[in-house]
Amino acid sequence: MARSKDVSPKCDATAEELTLPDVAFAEDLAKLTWALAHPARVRIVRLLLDRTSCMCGEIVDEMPLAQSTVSQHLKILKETGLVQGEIDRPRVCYCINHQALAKLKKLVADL
Amino acid sequence: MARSKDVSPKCDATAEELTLPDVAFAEDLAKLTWALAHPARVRIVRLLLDRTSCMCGEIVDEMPLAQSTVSQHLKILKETGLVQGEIDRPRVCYCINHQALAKLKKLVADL
DNA sequence: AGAGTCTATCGTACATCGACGATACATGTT
DNA sequence: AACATGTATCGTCGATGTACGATAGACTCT
Repeated sequence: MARSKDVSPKCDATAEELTLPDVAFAEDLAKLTWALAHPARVRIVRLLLDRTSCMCGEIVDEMPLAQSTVSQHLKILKETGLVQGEIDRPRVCYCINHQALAKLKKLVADL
Repeated sequence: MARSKDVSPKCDATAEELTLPDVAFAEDLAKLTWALAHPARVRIVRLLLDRTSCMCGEIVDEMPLAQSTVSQHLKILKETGLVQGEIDRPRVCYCINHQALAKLKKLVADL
């Protein structure tokens, strides 16, 4: 307890970003770790890290999953902010959001 | 792809520990991150880190959850190896498995 | 022995995940 | 205009997660 809860008198806003309360920290970290809480999503992230960018179709080719399933996993990864999709119709070029990944790494490291 | 898959001719055993294939890496990381993929479990882990050890009852007191629910989360954390429970009947003293936590941190950092 | 304390497990109910095929949508090509 | 391509979404199904109350098990203490 009391890892920071006592130092934040709720002054204005942005306090949360400075001294993250336990609850907010937990929700943030849980959301990001949940994005990686499936082997398929971990593999997708690594794929994107290796290639720096990747078409959706290439990801599907590398995975033993249906296209719709991969698309669902990509949607989850997008919602958590870990990946971004540049639309280049009809293709979509996915890439890692390094900022979000860094945040995840920091949150885990700060455990 | 091919982050290590090509260098492991399946010589004997223990090869997995040296050059983790993508699939195994993904499953390992997914399992560990899944343990943290719920705010309640993140809070439990932080609680244990702050106190170095903790009775189950104390955890329940800190959380807005029923005792049985907390027990379930603790079971998950035990199954993934992140926490250990020393039985001191009828109480149980939970503590962090720092080795498992270090492994999680390394896997995330190596992303 | 009997009562009290602490934790785990059971049973249940609801929500969500994860997988798929089918289909819709947007764009480029013939 | 018709077609082909690449992706997202829908609908569905089974499996699993999350929550709770109730109950069982294992000690301690009186």
